[in-house]
Amino acid sequence: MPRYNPTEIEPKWQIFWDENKTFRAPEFPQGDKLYVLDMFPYPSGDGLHVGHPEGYTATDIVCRFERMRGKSVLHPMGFDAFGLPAEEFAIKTNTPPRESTEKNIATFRRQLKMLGFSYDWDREIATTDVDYFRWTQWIFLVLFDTWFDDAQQKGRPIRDLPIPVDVAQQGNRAVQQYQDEHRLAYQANALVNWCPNLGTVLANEEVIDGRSERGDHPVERIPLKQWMLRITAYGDRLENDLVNLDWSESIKTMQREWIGRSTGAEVDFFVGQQESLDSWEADRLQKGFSRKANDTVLRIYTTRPDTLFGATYMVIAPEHPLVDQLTTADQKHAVEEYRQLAAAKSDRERQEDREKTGVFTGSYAVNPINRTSIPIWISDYVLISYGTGAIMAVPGQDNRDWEFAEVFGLPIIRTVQPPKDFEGQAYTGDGPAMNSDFLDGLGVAEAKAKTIAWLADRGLGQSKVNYKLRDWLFSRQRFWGEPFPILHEVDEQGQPNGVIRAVPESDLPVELPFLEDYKPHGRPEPPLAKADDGWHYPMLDGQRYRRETNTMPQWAGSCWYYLRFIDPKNQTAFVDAEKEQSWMPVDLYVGGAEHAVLHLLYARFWHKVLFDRGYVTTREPFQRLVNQGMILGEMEYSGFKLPDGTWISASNVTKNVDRELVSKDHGQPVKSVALQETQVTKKDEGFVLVDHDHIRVESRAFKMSKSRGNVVNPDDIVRDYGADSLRLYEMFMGPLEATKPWSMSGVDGVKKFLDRVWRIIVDERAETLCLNPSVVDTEPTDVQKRMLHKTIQAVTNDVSKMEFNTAIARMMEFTNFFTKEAQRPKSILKQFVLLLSPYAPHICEELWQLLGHQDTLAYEPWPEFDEAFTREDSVEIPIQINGKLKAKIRVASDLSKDQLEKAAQADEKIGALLAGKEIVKTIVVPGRMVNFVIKP
RNA sequence: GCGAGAGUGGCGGAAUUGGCAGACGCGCUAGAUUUAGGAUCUAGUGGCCUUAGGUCGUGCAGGUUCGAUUCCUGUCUCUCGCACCA
Repeated sequence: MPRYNPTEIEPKWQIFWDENKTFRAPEFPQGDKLYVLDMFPYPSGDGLHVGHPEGYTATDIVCRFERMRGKSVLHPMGFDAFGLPAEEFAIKTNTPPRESTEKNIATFRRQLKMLGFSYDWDREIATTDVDYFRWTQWIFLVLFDTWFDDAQQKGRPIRDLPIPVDVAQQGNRAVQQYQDEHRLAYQANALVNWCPNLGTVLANEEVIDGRSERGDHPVERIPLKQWMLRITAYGDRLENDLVNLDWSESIKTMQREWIGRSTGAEVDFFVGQQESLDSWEADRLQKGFSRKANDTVLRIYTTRPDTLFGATYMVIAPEHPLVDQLTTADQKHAVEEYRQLAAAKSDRERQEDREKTGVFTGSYAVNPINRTSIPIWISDYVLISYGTGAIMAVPGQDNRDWEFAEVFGLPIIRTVQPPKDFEGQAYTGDGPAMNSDFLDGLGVAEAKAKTIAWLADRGLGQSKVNYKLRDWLFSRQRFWGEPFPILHEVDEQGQPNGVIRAVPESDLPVELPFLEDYKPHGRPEPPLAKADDGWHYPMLDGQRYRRETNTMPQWAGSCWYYLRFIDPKNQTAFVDAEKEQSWMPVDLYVGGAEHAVLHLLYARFWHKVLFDRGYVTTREPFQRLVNQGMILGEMEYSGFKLPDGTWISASNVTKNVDRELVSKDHGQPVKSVALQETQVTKKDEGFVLVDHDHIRVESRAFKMSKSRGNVVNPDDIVRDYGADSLRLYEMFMGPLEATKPWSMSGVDGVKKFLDRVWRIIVDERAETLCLNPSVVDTEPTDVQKRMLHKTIQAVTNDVSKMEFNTAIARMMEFTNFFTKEAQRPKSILKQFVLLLSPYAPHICEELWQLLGHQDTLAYEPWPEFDEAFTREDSVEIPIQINGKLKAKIRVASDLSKDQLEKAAQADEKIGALLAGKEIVKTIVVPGRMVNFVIKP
């Protein structure tokens, strides 16, 4: 079998690596450590997607490369197996989730092994392993046991939480309640995103445009008591610590925007009885700004306290607690109607409907800065979940307020002087203050500071930081997740009395109960509530409890898996402290950009809590992050036809509101027709039909999807081309971070490259596997040596920069060169096999063996290049006249400036062109080029 | 609308302290070899002009420079993210 046959050699080496535990990582690093992590996959029922091996191959190349350079490499893999996708698949296939999950994991494991990744499989974990989620529950208890000390900006044990005297006086129960309110894991009755189709609530981050990110189902807002994690407490640190991370700016920006820190002020507007205004002001002057707003004030948040003189009305959200109190009898009907309308609107409808609507409450608030009385309105453009759910409206300096004011004819006062040529409506830029009494003339920044100081002096306001980031809704009403290690104390009747406690550490894990029926039923009671009483109502210390029946969201397990990989079998701790210290942080983390906010923010948050509590030693978990780009389906050409069968140009096709294709001019329905490459041709800037060259067609690649039928299955590629070809192709397609279309003929191309590599070493015509007769034990020629050293140099540089596509191109050049060489020195080929091995490990192990080695090449030293050998003795120099290329000369590469200029002038053609002309200037860059500037 | 990134042959892409545009691969053309080949090897392959040669050419329009894919200004298109966050 002298032909290159991946189906034979690939399994052979996979078994070899497995049996010899070639890629087992040491318990502790020896010498320099490198922790390289892939985002572990959700083992869905569809198996591996070609997108997975993209990032996985990239990290595998880095790992194999660094091992050969002597680093201790930790490169683990596992499965994120809890959560909706796994559970939905279980329901669809009517199997218990654990069973279907294990089956899916087996498929994924087989597929990953088939691709020859150098994982330490002894460290494999699944988030669904009881032995794993035991520690997920343990970390939850750490969160439960922690409060955030604002002064120290640090999470601390709950026992250290200072209890205010008035609370302490009310007894134990009150103290406990006070503590519960301050824990990082707490229960809250809040408006949540309830998705009836999925049968669970969702985090804000999981809702896109009012629909579930997974499955695209409608989401409603209903009030429910839910577990929340106080991620907002860490907002500043999550933002500030981004600075020192080697992440792309775009991901950092996305996180910053998601956190959405803004600075401004909280201001209280008096809404009590007019006659008590004086006494209220006197009280505030004496006692200062109150910790909580009572019902005599409307507390607002603004980022523009400088515009306070321009506040002409107030707006509160329809869900604001003071709505009833502020609504006068006259307005009651209208307000009630508006509230119901707003409540009935889904988030999606609210977002689509941007026309400002609202209702006057009938009452007025007093502007603290000038005692003006201004009307209070209700509108859904103010969100209850941000700030205080109430705003002061300053139409002169805010576009939204301007629009509202125009609709309802409310007054507009400019308090910032717009520039002379300003033609817009609200002016939001900088400028001198006007109509603002003691602020007049000040710039925005100064005016802000002065206003805040003025308010603070009188106890009417204070500076305040707000975040778009909301606390993390952490409970789900599904079966397939980690149970909460929480117990609710119950009374004689079995009803919870509001007292909660943690399951003792020694009683962990809390396992999932067996349930006959675990399917969601469209109501918010979790399925775990159907468990038998033995699970549901445990006794502890003589007290009867009801177990928490919510489960944790899918993100929980992935928040800390990188720590467990360091010490996956530890039975006494989530990770051994010493091991954690020697392997952390993750040096390189590669995964899809779809996790830019959710997973990466959540994991960072947990990590910081563990850091504060002394369980980990690094501030951040992932030092360097690289996002692989998406792989699209093959390029497709589409033409468009009207109902009567006539073609129309792609430029004349658009989508209507229902997302259907219609013609731009008459709105007729349009059908998209898939075209063959032979039916289209290039014309001007795009493609047209061959038969009708005035009809433009669309050419683009689409995201792979089952419905489009353009999904590429890695199993098929490995069967037809081999794993090495798949790996190589995915790296050769283009830059790792770019979005790029799949091309089957491209896979064919890299397969041919491997065929050539095989043939320069193996004798294809022999009966048995033996070296090609041209492979000889001779001293390489200078040219051959230069080829090798230049290749080593280029490949080494490229892999450090993770520019794998160009590294492969260089190795192709090497192969093309040696295909033509009649004598191929063995020493050179050995070095080349080592260079290629991180990319195509199976074929290289096979060739390495054939070249006379017994053991794996995985720990062979990485080839070194000698700068001296990479230099060419002669070089081709372009000669320009007035910047236009006129001739090329070949000269010694070390020619001096003067010599090069003389050589250029000596060239026959250049001499002729320069004859009789006046040379104004000559630019000579030794080793690069010569340019003569002459008078025309 | 706001923010980020990207526009280079028929296609994927290469080239940056500014210095030969199109490396490498696909596709295509021709030749060799083969019973045959969708195998292999060799050569060619940006457009236009009639060849030698010339000329244009990195989304578009300008600018800086001896020289611009690279720097600057404006503009268009696409992709991604955010989207009433006061």
